[in-house]
Amino acid sequence: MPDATLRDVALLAGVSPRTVSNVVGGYAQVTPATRAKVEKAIEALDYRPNLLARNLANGRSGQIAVVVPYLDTPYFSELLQAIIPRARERGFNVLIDQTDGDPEHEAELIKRRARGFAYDGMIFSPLGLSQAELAVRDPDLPLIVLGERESDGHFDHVGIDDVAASQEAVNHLIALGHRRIAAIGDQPYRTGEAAQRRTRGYHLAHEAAGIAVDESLVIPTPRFNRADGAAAMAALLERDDPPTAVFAYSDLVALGAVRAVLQRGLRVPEDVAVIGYDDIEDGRYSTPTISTIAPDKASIAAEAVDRLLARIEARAPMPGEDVHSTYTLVPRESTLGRTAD
Amino acid sequence: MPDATLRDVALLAGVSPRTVSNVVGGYAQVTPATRAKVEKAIEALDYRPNLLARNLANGRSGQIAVVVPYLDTPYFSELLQAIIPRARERGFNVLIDQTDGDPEHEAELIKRRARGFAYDGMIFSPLGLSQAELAVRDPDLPLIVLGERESDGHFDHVGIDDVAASQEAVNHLIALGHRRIAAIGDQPYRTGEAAQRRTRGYHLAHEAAGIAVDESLVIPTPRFNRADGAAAMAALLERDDPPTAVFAYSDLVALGAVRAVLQRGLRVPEDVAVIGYDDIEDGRYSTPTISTIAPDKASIAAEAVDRLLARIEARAPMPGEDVHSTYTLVPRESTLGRTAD
DNA sequence: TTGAAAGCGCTAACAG
DNA sequence: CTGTTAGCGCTTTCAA
Repeated sequence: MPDATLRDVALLAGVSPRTVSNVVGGYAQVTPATRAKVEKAIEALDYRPNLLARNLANGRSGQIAVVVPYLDTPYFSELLQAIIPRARERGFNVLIDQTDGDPEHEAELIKRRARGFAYDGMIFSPLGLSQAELAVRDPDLPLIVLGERESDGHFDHVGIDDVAASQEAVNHLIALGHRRIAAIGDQPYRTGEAAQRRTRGYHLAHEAAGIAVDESLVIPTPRFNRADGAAAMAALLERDDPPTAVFAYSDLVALGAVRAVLQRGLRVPEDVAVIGYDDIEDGRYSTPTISTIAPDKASIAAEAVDRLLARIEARAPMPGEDVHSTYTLVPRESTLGRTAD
Repeated sequence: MPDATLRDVALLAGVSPRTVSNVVGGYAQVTPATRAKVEKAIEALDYRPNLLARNLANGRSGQIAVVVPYLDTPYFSELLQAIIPRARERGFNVLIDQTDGDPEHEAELIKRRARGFAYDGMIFSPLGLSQAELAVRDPDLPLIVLGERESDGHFDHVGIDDVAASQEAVNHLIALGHRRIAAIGDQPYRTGEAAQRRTRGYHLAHEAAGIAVDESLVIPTPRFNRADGAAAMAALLERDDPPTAVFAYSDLVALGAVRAVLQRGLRVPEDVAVIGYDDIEDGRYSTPTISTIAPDKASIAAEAVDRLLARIEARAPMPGEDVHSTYTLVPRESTLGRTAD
């Protein structure tokens, strides 16, 4: 037999559909007596509300989309791990999509509600998309942007202060006595600004310490992964004047760089010190453990979800804000060396 | 102004809603002339179909749910990375949920369509749920189960032959001359069977080689992560008769174990050889790289999605099958030692 | 507090 | 090939 509907329940309980709806949705006060009748009927018919119908009537899907460049990048999967329960607590399901950092795919997702109204709002972590391209988005789509770009006033932006954090990372290396410090992960030709902000912090730290930057130590990479980190590090070690320390733009890059150093028979941090970015779990268990900048992922997730739901509730455009999340510098073995543990 | 509806388009184009529906959904043949008229109207009104309404009329959501224990476990995020594009190619969005391996949460998800009809089917990777508990599931929910359990005839199961793969892993260690081989990751009290099957393979390999198993070398762990692997390995190294090799039930466990060995100043594989399971990216870039059992994730993802969609299309119960995916043994440095690379 | 009834926007059976 | 029309199952305005 087909699933029971709200109407069936009403018939059996001898009340109107309206009343059943009230009981199920908690939309209004119901006498305990009628409530009991209705609940008995629901039980008897094994009634389960049809979300599709409810959504249509409400004009809401009860879902939010979260779009990241790569799902299997630990930083993003750890962030998702925090976002999902937060959204569910508030009664929203999470749709996930990955773009592979493809600007076209990214633009498509925010432009025209590519998937129709399957989601009520979006948390979006762009990679390839420039600020300008972001502007093409559907103005009716409640949007939270993650990462290091600034809000254009129409969406909220949540992220840590990347320039300051990068500067702090490089300061850490300088404080340890390093003067030839490489930066791995620059992306001068990418429209995305994440990498460029880290490079900025790198320069600021040098300036503040009165150290001249050797621009040839700023190494671009196509992505932020282990392979790129390893390749860049290998190239640096080929040089006559290799750096004594490296600021890697992600922990994955750092792990790759460490791998390249060790593979050459050199030591970390004695020969080359390495600091990363993101504080992913891998970096806490690798050998050596990776010093890093640790964004507060839990608060980023909470802030992003809460702000998005507020926008959805409002059902109207709201002015966008830039929210700076907190972060901490976590020194570990890859810069400090093997300590007592 | 509110969004244009299909009716608005029909009015403007001077045709019936039926015709517009045909054009948009490609449900029937339409004269090029009328099609052009309709498309012009769509353009003029910036019409976008409302998926909520379409879903209600169709009785389908166009979404599938994928449920995994942990999103930030590389094995699962790598699998999801493969599942999402496959589903999207076929016109389905993917809803993701994580259970933290909590049996109650897992049971809830498959039992009563906890989320209503937000998804048309589910790919489910259970951890805490026993075969018996799996039986409580909603019989109307098209279901694909991932992992090492067997189908009860009502759902498809997709996964590699865990016993055989484990046996092969241990054989690899035996072939290298090891006789005292530990197993890290047993979960004798867990209702899930994944761990137990690996232990079974471990025993079979010993039997086949005529080696007696020292049961005290089979170490249970609460989860399959780095911390557990490190703790178990540390305990093994405390013993008077430590093993010369370890079969870790996941690459994360292996990475943790390696970390514990190196931290004690010992070497991998010279003092302790380690083989893992899952072939996650981390294991390809760690020092040393991790020998492992590599399930064919792409084919697991493809098989799971295709079978699920077939079940959804059928709109009726289908007999369940066990599908064995392929896997390969990948020897790396953690068992072979540093080779020329 | 509860009933009656009108949609939400789309699909599809049934003509024509 | 296209128009008419009746739902899909729920929410909600308006009355009672």
